[in-house]
Amino acid sequence: MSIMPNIIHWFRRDLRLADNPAFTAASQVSQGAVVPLFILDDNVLQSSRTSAARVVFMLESLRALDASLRAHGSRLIIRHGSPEQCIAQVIDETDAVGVYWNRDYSPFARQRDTIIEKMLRGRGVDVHTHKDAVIWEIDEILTKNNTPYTVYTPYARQWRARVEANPVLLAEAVLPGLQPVPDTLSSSAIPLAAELGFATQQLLPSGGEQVGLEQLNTFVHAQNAPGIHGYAEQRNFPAKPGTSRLSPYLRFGCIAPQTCLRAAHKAGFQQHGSETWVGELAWRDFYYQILYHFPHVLQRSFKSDYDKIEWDNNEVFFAAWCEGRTGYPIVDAAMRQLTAEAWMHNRARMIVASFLTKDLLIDWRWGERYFMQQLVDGDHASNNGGWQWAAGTGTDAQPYFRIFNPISQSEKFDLQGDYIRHYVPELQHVSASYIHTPWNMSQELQRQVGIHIGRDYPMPIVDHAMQRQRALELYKRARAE
DNA sequence: CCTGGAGTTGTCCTA
DNA sequence: TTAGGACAACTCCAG
Repeated sequence: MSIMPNIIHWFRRDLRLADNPAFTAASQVSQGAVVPLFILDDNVLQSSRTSAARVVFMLESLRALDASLRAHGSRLIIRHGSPEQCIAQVIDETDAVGVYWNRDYSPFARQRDTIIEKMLRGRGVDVHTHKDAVIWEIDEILTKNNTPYTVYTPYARQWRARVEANPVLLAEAVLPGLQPVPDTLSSSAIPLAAELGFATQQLLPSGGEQVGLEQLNTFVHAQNAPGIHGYAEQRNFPAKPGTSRLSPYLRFGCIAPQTCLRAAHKAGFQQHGSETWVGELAWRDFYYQILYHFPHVLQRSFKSDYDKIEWDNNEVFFAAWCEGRTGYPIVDAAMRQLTAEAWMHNRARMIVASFLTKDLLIDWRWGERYFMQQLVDGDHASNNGGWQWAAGTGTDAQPYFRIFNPISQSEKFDLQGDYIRHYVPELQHVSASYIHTPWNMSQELQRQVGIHIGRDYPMPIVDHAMQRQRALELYKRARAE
């Protein structure tokens, strides 16, 4: 037992040292050691919405975090079990007088944290929580009537105004030195994903703070890629490296949104690309506050009218969508990218979400769940927001008649078909003129390019024009009821 | 309380 | 070939 009072920092979705408000505060306040604690929670690991990719990425990020802590003379303490019991044990073992963490806004996390906070206060242990995962928190951006915004544009105006009025936000946090945790304190080894029952062959990004920061740096100072300055123009083309690819790092807090904002500020907020990219940070915050204030969105439509849509929910079609065999090349390319990389380009996410809901007439919640089970960056708030937007059931709903045409989208955003050919090798030799609609090739042409549509690659499983009409009717009926 | 402008990322038909 | 209007009406939000 140490003599000086120890403090626990509970790492959750903030797997980094830099710009970590709760960890920095704990380090500054503590007169003893800061005990860096991470808990492997079976409730999370065994959820039906967990993806193997996220587990792999998270474990890698934990290894990186442990290495960084060791470089500072400390180490990461890992426990496996219920957070409540694990924290209580570590307090017993360290005589800790306080616990620090960064806030998490999902319903599950809030419930968990409330219970733990009560338990700690009951034991006379101080609890300090900090804002970290967002730029502006739940109650910081409200309308004139003190109600949460439910439309993005006015929200974003307010969000930006506050960023410009509060340059302090952009100051870099300085991490003080760390005292070693007591030698006697035990820690589980960071397991391999396989030991937790997760396996994947996917090509995943490397986890960790250092990789995340390097990637941010590359994006902001891009030489051979569009980077932040080309973001506005390039981000919609899935074959191009036009996006930052930072989503998994933000998801696990390997980098902080504050760090991103500072980088964008250095690149110049007035720059079009930078401005557009910062808007994506505002979208993150927007959907976190939507989920916080309207937690029912995880179960139902934001707009209750649309709970009445009578979906087809055809399971054969759903399987074809998941596996990338719908016969629409852009949809199949995107779904196969998801399978191969546990990640999908944002434009492609919109296209496949529109296709699932408006062409296959399948409940958006099926797609939402599948995305969570696959994505390396899967986040309840953003994923739900994106799906409800695409389905037209959510905040800022697009007009219900605005239905993506998978062929037009393909021609517009993958004109040469490079994205399609990369993920759908059957179509390798199909020219740009037929890559979006390979079923239009004559038998003769199919022979020439070595493919038989209907055998080597499916015919379209639905007719877009027909399904579009049906979707319009279904939505109209739900509204009328 | 009323008023008016506006609403992430589209598509299709017609002239 | 291309440009423009229709596609609905509703709710949100600020003044």
